[in-house]
Amino acid sequence: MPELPEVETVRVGLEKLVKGHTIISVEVRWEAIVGMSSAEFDHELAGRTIEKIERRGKYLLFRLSGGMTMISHLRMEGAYYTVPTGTAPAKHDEVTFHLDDRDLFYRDTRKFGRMVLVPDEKTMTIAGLAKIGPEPTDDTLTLEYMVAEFAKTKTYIKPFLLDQSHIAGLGNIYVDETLWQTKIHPLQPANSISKRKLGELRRNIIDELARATKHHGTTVHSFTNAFGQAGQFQNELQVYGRVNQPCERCGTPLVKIKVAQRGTTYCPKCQVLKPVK
DNA sequence: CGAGCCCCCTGGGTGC
DNA sequence: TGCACCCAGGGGGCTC
Repeated sequence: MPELPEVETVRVGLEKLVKGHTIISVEVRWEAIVGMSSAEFDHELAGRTIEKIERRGKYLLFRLSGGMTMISHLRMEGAYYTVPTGTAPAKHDEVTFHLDDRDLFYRDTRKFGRMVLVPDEKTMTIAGLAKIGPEPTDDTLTLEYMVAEFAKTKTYIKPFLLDQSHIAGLGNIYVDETLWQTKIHPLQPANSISKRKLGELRRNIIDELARATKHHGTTVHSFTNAFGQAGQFQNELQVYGRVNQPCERCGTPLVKIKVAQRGTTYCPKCQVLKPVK
């Protein structure tokens, strides 16, 4: 599932392949993805040039000529890839962007992904982006912010970190990984974590996402970046997908539970629930 | 207003 | 072999 490192990998690939190219026409075969008819979507986009592709959290921002932005969220399995002009779409290729020199396909097996068109200046007003938290980098995610933000609620740390309004870009995989690294139990209330521990968590989140991005992200299930460059970070994961396997720190078999409807893998010995004062 | 739950989807895996 | 069922899960939107 694309989280920040995977989306960034897609962004870099798109910049190489479609930046500077013009959209001739568009066909949509599953209209819920774009929220309008195929004809309307085509009408809005035909003739515009893709000036650059930016990213905020897990959102891709296609900056188009004429002051329009196409916001694209891949959700679970969305993927972009380019093919020679006129290539027939396969079963789950739901959107075709006919560009001036090739076609850009959007594939989405489970049809969860969404594309939204807005004037550039309205980009940060759409649901999801309006309340998005800081990017997990040294400059943008400060310890002072984390201390204040985490103190606001006793929500379990796991769903707290999955909520993009607190910190942008984390998903199920990297939350499990960074909680394991920091030795925090997934059910620990956010406001019960010490400043020292938050400092460690911050360091691990920033470093883990940077490291995963460097490896072109994690390839699980059907996700690939579709640019002939599958991510390699799945080989680096220490808890996700490793239920019943020994903890790499202490050897205890990893346990899997449900937290807020999400599969959650952790080490019952390293990640102990601390009493709340 | 925050927390919890449902829903959107399909393919892969499992049990009978 | 086939069928019914469950699970994977980001995030919008709903209810309480």
